[in-house]
Amino acid sequence: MFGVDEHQDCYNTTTSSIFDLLMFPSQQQHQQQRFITCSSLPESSSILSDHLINNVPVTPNLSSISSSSTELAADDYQEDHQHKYKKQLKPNKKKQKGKKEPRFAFMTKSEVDHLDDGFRWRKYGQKAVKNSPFPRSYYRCTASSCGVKKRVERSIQDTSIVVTTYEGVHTHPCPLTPRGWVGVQPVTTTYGGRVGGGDNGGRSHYGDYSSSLFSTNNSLQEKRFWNSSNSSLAKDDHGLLQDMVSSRMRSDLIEE
DNA sequence: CGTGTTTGACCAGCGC
DNA sequence: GCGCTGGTCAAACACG
Repeated sequence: MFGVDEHQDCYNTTTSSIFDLLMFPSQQQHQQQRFITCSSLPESSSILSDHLINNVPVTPNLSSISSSSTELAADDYQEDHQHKYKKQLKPNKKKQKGKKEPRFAFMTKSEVDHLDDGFRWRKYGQKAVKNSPFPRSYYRCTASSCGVKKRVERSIQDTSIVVTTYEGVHTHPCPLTPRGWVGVQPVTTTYGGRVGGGDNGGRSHYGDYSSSLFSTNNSLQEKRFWNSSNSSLAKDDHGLLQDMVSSRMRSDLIEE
């Protein structure tokens, strides 16, 4: 259990949807659909968790991994989000239980916590994770109309693995990668120790990182995994994903 | 000055 | 009901 096993929606290893969804929303309506489908699984199936951990090696180029996304649940989400984000202190800070945003997680072998995905993220919180020496950071997309969130935490089993969980979908094009970012940026991450205490229960916050637009990977060798109880992603699938990603990127370059 | 981070506090859900 | 925990807020702060 890498700490992300609770609420992620299901994804098929073969869908390749993650990258598609993240990278080419406008061109991937059908993929969006799939996404929606995933996210709209019956609430009753509370265990929607087949986590998405792809075994795709991440080259720096892949930093565009999550460019813009769909408009899908955005309506719902935005409404909900904007509601509480702006000054709704007392009443119901939390999201309605019934409303689940499309969510997926992936694990990345990386030294940096905050993997670049082409979007601008604003950190809005950080928490110590139970049974883990590493904090979990919370980010929101800085686009005003976009309520996408993501959580970043390190696996306690393999501290070289960063677990990133996206929640929601971007309702705007990627600000930095109109058609897919293929550049590389150096990392600015600093990994600090514990710097602060939290509130009750020993939950504490850490100052650990710098999130910025392109704080991606020094680690040339990031790896994405499928995490889930059956963490075995067929090799074919791995290859498929890799191919898919690389071909995507190629076509993207061409488009540029 | 605008943008993003830090961090203590608050709130709600959940399990016992 | 209570305590624990995850998620979020927002003021203060840092930085370019």
